[in-house]
Amino acid sequence: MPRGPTQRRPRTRARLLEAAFAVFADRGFHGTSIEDICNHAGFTRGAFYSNFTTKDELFLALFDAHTERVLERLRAIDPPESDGDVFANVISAATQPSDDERRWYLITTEFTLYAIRNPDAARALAVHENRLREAVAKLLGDLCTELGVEPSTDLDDLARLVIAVIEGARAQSYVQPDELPPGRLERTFLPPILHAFTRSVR
Amino acid sequence: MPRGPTQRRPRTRARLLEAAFAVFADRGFHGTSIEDICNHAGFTRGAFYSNFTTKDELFLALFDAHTERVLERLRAIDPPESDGDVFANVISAATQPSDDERRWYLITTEFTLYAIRNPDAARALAVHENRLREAVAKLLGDLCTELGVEPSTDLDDLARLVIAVIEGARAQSYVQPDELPPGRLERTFLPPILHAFTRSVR
DNA sequence: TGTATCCGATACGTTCATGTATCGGATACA
DNA sequence: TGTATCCGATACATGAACGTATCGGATACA
Repeated sequence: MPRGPTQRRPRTRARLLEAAFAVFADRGFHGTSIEDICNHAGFTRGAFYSNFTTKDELFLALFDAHTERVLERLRAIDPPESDGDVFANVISAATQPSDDERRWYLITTEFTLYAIRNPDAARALAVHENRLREAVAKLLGDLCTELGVEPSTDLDDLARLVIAVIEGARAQSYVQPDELPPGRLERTFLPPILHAFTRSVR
Repeated sequence: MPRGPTQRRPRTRARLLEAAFAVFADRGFHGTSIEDICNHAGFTRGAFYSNFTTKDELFLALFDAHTERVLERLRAIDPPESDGDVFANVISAATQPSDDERRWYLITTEFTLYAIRNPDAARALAVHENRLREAVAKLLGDLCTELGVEPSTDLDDLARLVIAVIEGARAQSYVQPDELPPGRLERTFLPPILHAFTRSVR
């Protein structure tokens, strides 16, 4: 009579994922061995092979969990009815630097490289990216409505631009944090850019 | 009586660098073994250890050579006195997609990740990035002069923005080449952005 | 052409990561 | 509480990559 998974199983799985997050961020995907992950989680490799078949699979699972959380957070942002520049406020909130962000930047960028080289991974990543971009586009649309303006360009493209600026700026900030504090470029340029690509509804 | 390096030495060094470029682009830095590089170059590992002490050193040398070439190419661009949108023309020329660009994107992005984790590499990368940005800023300045306008914001920051957009757009293009052909986002947005951040000299 | 030097090839030994097979304590359920 | 199942720990075998020490053909120069 089969008995199914026990309660500790999902917990060790979660601990392995947490550990993988930390170690991948520290040493990179190829730079970390399965044993590194297990050590950091307080397990031996037996635990890993009991829960995953390959390091790639774990990486995928980790990335999946992350994008879900990012999406939730993004969709939770309400267009504020506050005073001041609504674009600037949201951009400012979305680019608050944090150590967690930094680590995720390292991991997702590595995943991007991995995907560019691997068609299967590219398809998976594309799905996530599209959902993310859709959420950004929706948010931008809502902000426009709030401001009483309309985008003068394709909203999807505008979302692509915003994402490109944020990612590109991060790369520069993380290499030269002193010369370009994380978030500065985005906060300087994104609000005026967004204003430049919208016009008031007549 | 010491006799100094022979003529073949620089050639094998060059062949090793070429091979490293190809193989790094294919499998990534950590993903390629020293032997992979040597095989691809038609040598054994003996040749490698005779010319470099570590894979990192070779990586550095490769990256150095690349940025020198990029700088040359960038500085060779003259502000054209042609008709039409000067910004658009230069952006269009600078974002011509090529397989070589793609490979370099993979390698420099990986180097960026490496640098974010490694202070020494970060300093080295910062030097290259600064020189590159300086060249971009100078080019932008020249284009402004040609157009009879002046930047309404710090030229260095504007160069950072341009670089961020280009890099960020590439990431998206290489993951989804069908949905976002390489160069499209840059050509759509960079010219109007540059116009938005300049004003005619009165 | 002779010969000292250079430099890539070869042949080790070592370390590290991997995957599997098996063990034994923990866990769920009667 | 007894016991069948689960699951992480342990032990082992294998292969890959590394670094070094040494060899011998190529190369430069008299």
